[in-house]
Amino acid sequence: MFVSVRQSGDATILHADLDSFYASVEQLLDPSLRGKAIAVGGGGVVLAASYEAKRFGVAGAMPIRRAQRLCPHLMLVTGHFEEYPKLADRVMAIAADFTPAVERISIDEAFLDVSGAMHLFGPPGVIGAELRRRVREEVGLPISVGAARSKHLAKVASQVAKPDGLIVVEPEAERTFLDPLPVSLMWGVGPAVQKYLASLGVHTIGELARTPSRSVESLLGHAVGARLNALAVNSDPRTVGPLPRAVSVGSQSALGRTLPSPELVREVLTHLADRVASRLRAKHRAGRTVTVRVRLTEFRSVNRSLTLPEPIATTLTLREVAEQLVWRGIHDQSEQAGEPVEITLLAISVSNLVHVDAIQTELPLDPDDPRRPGSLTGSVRWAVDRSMDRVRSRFGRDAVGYLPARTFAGGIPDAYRELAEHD
DNA sequence: TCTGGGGTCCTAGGACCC
DNA sequence: TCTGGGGTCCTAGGACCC
Repeated sequence: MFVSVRQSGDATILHADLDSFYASVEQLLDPSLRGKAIAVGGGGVVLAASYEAKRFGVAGAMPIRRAQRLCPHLMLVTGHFEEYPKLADRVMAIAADFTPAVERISIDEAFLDVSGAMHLFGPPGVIGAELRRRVREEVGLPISVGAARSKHLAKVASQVAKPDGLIVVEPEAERTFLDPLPVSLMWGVGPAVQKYLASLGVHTIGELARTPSRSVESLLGHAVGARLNALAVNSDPRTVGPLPRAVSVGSQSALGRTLPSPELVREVLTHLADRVASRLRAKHRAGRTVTVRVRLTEFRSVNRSLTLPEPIATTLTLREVAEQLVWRGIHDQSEQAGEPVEITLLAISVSNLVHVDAIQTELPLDPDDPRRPGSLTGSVRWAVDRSMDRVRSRFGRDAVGYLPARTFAGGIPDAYRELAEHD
């Protein structure tokens, strides 16, 4: 009789990660940018920087002004955002040539389980090298690969391998590999956790492994503590498979600093609700929980959410619920501050998602009390939205829309963007 | 010279039910 | 009458990831 025992002793999990993806694509498309310090900008921040720019300290999510101070000869380029998914898809197709067990976790990175592919292609190190060679030759992009026994460790290895490298962590070498690395390389360790660990004198993964997990858990909570411990003792997940379906759909828009007027809030929310609701309908989904976020100055923010009795996916209903929630948040904050507050961003997100059939109509809601089913507006609105979706699929997104919706350029209303720039 | 847009997950308190 | 414990849902805030 055969007993199937999962081979967990080998470094058969690969993490493949395209290097500075957006920036590398720009250098691929425009050869004059190769070897230069470039950054792809968007909304005032750096979305991706080439390694030539990273050497000067330029990093993702950094305000462009600051990046330019660090690297005065930085070349700022506008992204070719239509090209990114196409090129990334070609890379993922190459990965799928090696194994069907590919778990794509973002546009530019994926896990591969190659345990079933070794009899065809050789050991993980050979597969990783061949994957890198093919991506470089067939697509023209640099990609780094890490291989190890677990997903987390493979991801750490690919980060260490960057730029344009390959690292295989054999099981017997795991501790030697991990111990000297900074804790910030671990998945889930951001600035806050890093700061807390530093206060305990913990800077490396080795030091973390020797720290009693109780003391870490008591301040960071069970989940973070357990996650850190899992890597320290090498017991984190090994299963590579498809990602679960999305649990929320949202959209946000930065506004610059502004005192919220009813007109502004309505216009922005109409635009956001339209984006969110049409994406929900395109996915044949609807959601019961509406969450709004109002960002204030100094990056503080307020969230307000409401769970409805039935899922919604119509633009106007979503906007009405969001509008009430946004004003609740703003009023709460103003009351607390004792004066009107300025806001810098509005966001809408819908969660608690369910699948809906294309023909199913939304439960009508009473606009005065969204928790209570009321008039016939719901089904009428659903029908209007479906027609709008059809018109847009034929004539384009701008062919038809709700008013009053603020016109956006690059995600930021022009007037407010100019205002922000003068600051 | 304050910072985009899309997400996931966790925690904690309160309400409510059994 | 008083009391305890467990589970689930909702809401708000926060950390983190790409």
